Amino acid sequence: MTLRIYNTLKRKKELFEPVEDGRVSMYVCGPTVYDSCHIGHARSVVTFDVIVRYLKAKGFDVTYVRNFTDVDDKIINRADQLGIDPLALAEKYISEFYDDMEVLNVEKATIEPRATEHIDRIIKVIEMLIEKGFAYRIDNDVYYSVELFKDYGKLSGRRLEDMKAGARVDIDKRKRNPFDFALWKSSKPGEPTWDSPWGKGRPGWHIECSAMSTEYLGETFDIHGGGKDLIFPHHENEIAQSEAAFGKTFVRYWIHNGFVNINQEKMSKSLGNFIVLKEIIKHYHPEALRLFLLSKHYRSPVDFTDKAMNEAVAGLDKIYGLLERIEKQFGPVSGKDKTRDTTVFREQFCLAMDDDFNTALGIATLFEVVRNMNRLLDENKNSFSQNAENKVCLGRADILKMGAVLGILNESPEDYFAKKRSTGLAKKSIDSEMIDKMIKKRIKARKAKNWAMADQIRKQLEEMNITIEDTTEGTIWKIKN
RNA sequence: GGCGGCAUAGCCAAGUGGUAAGGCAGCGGUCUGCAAAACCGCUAUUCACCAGUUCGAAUCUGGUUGCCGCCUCCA
Repeated sequence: MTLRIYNTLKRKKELFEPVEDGRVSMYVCGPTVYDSCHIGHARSVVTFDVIVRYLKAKGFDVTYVRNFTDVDDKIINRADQLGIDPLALAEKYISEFYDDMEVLNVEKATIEPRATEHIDRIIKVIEMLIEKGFAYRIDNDVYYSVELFKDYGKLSGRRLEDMKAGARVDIDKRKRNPFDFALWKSSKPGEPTWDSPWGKGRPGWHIECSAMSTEYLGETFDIHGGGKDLIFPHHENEIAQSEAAFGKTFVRYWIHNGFVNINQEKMSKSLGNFIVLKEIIKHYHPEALRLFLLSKHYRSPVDFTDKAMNEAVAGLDKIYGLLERIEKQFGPVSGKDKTRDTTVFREQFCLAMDDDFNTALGIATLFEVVRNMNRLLDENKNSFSQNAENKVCLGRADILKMGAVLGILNESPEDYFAKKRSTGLAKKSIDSEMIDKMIKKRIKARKAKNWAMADQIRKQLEEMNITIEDTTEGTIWKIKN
């Protein structure tokens, strides 16, 4: 099975061939830690989480590096406003980031380096750039000279001449070219600072990624990812720095995820429509968010709306509903199930994922299996042949394998529905004991064939957003939404 | 001004040369005391529009229209 990846650098899908057989080295730009994670971060993080999970599922030995930018203008400004230490601010948001990732069921990266812990390496790379003539010093700052890097613009597909025309960049007369960017910035009093050959200062934004990625992954590595917005200037500058410093191809495959819109509007601070991850999680199950994000291709824009999220919830309910049905019939997943040869996973899901991580198509496969298993359960209501049981358990194994790559279906069906019930009740401040009482009363009424009373109780529950299901094993209730 | 993307059913969304996946919603049916859940069936002769290439196009080419993103910190 061959994996094809859309490479931003080539603007087309390419066969994926890692530098080293069986191993993948991958770097993704992590957050600048000056504020809480929003849904845009969530999309990026989930996209690359799934990519890593899939690469591992394919048997690759993956080294995944995701950094923290923990010193930067934005951090310093925010800390200034709050009157606290910039590094303490960074620390706070790093810890918040970890909390968010845990909730989102995002696996930890192999290495999670911070800029402030790699100042020596950063200085070393800057020195190399100065030595090779790509960087120049102005007072106590160091700049990169974009005109000297002949391939400048190859990732973003723009030329320096074109950009000059409509450029809205600040004119710093000291710079040789307006697009020259800072490698090292001298620090003002009170800012975080490190000693360097150019005096006290701190690294520019782009250099840390060149320094840290190559330190852990080598001077040429396989995959570099991030949001589309990073293509220019950040990733363009990373290429310029790294290829100038090391004289080698920096990255073989560039992967960029699309944006999240909110109700068809670009999410931005000026519009005030930022949605913080914590807020979403209050209303929706994290797995519903993942399912929503992954139901569209990672490169396309995706529109976050309550309607779309409710559809994702409905889909997730459907899958967990089936898992619950299977568990009631055949018990929880056994060790034997885990070693089953899951052909649908292997032949359909992986085929979809091999085509530039087409999760939307993969999810379609998942739902097909769900429907097929529900049908089998319906058809064999009374007596299950060994063959039918095998098929259903195989189907479940397929579903769970797909879920594992997508990072969903991580809970037991009981827990999933129990959690859903309790948060649903809490939202409306309803007491579950009262519901149990009403249901008991209704069961009695039904036994007495007092349908009028039974239906009235059901109607009352309906008004409380609770749905009754009279199954062969008894009456159960669910929160509608 | 420069660069790039997108347009598929009521909605969301896959599909990049071989005759339209999947989800949500809706309608009809099976099941049920009635429901719910689940399943079955129906819902795009057609993929923004026009022209072209081809035995064959949603898919390729040219043009038109509309929407969006980037070029400034941004996932």
